Amino acid sequence: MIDKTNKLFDVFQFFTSDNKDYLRNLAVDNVIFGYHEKELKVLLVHNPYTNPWMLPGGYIKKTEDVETAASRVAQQRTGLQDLFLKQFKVFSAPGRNKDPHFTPAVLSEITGKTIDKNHWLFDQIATVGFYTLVEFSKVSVDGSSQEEEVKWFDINDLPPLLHDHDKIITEALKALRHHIYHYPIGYELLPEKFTLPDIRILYQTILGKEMDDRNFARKLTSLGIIEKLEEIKHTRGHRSPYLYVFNKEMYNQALDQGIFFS
Amino acid sequence: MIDKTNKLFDVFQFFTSDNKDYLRNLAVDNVIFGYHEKELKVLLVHNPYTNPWMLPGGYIKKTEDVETAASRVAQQRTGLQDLFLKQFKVFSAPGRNKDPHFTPAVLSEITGKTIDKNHWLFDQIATVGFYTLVEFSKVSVDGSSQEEEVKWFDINDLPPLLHDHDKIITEALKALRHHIYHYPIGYELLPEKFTLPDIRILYQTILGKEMDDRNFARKLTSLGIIEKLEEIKHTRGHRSPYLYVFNKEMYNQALDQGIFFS
DNA sequence: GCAATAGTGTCTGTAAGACAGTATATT
DNA sequence: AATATACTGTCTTACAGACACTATTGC
Repeated sequence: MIDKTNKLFDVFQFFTSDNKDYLRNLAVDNVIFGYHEKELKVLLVHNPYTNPWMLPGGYIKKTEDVETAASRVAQQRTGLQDLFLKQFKVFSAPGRNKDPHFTPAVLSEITGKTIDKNHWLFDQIATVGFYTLVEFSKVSVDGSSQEEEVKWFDINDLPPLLHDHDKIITEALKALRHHIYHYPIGYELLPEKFTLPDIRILYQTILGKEMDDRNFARKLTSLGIIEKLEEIKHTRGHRSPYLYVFNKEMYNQALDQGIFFS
Repeated sequence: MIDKTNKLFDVFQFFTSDNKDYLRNLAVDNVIFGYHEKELKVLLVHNPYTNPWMLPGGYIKKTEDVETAASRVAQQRTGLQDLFLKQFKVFSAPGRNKDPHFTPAVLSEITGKTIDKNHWLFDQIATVGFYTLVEFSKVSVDGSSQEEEVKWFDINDLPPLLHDHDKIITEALKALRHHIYHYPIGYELLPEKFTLPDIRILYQTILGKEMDDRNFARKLTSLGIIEKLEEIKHTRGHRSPYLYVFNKEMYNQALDQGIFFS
């Protein structure tokens, strides 16, 4: 017997509404990549009363476009504002949002209401996939004040995921890697001042391969998108590296025109 | 007074159905590019009883994904089969499918039925944009047997278009140009045997700029994606060009790995 | 001195970009 | 001969890719 006084019931208050202000068969899901300690992370959310982890996502109001919905959802769930969210693919395989553990019968029992088997919640839903890159330290992962837990996972060590969210993450990573080969990255992921090893390891982490440090530095400096400072970041036990900053003008120009990274 | 015996009425038989087998707030639109006489064309359709030309598009069944829907729509409207349709963007601006000439009142008058102002037809609809490239000669543009007229338009000489279809075409062209810089094209657009000027002018037409004939030939042959035949295509008034074919293996490899065209 | 990491210079091969002259066909 | 288009070769320069040694810091 399910306890109707728990918070799950509140969640389903929304589910059992008619949802008429939202697009019916379309949603958004955000793959939020963060970089930390030489590892590429993905931000996932977890409703403490249901099982699989999932991407931060949600429905789209009829008065907003999908980009706005993706931003809104990201902010609601993670507190992140003004993200550069990039649309990369629509996921629409028939039955992609079917879940054998979540049926009209189960919902009826939980809510005590009669649930139509054609209820919108069990209808086919396509989702627009977005990805973004964030500086890890900007995100305060503190889900305790909300009904949902929010947590970073290593890209290579993901938990079981809801529906086809594993596939969405795989495709997002593919799109991100395509992006990195043709446009500069790092501005959203690194602190204002960073070292050459910092940015090189970031590239290596995302691309999943080693890069020659000399050729890498030459490439970025000759494009003019990073500039060396006279400052040094003090480390211990070995030589301390110089600090660099992005030249935003050249960086934006490279974003516009595209570059070629091999 | 509107004549209810005309074919427009048949079209609206569909519109006034409940449409329950289709996703409610999502559709697909195809930008079908064709190449002919050094001009880049776009295939548009026209319902003879309503005014603006529009992209071939349609609704998505709940039992199919968006790619299948786009293929189905392309085949229904144009007879084209097995197209490589590439998803490039979702268009979802609020009100994008509003049309001041097409309202519940107008529809009521035409059909003689009472039309709810919340009818799905007037609801917000997002659309997934696809583009494709086809060999012009493969398409028989013969709309006389159908209720809709189908016609090629020069990319630089488009008629007024329905909703935001002009924007969809602009974005499709942008996506196509991005594609051509990173992957080979031509296989779907040129006849089996073609000349060097043929393929160079195709590139020039899509990119909208001149390219050096010597460097262009060197690039494609050194990549191994085209091969010279001993045959000659006989022309008049000047030297006749050699014929070339694609090396499909190298072509596919270039599609997989990506190339760089400057 | 040793360990650990940062930083820099050079060579070589390849490919891009610029460019001009010869070949073929028609009138 | 004149015209129109096709075809090809060379030079220069820039960049990618490979590679090895020196510098700094702490122990």
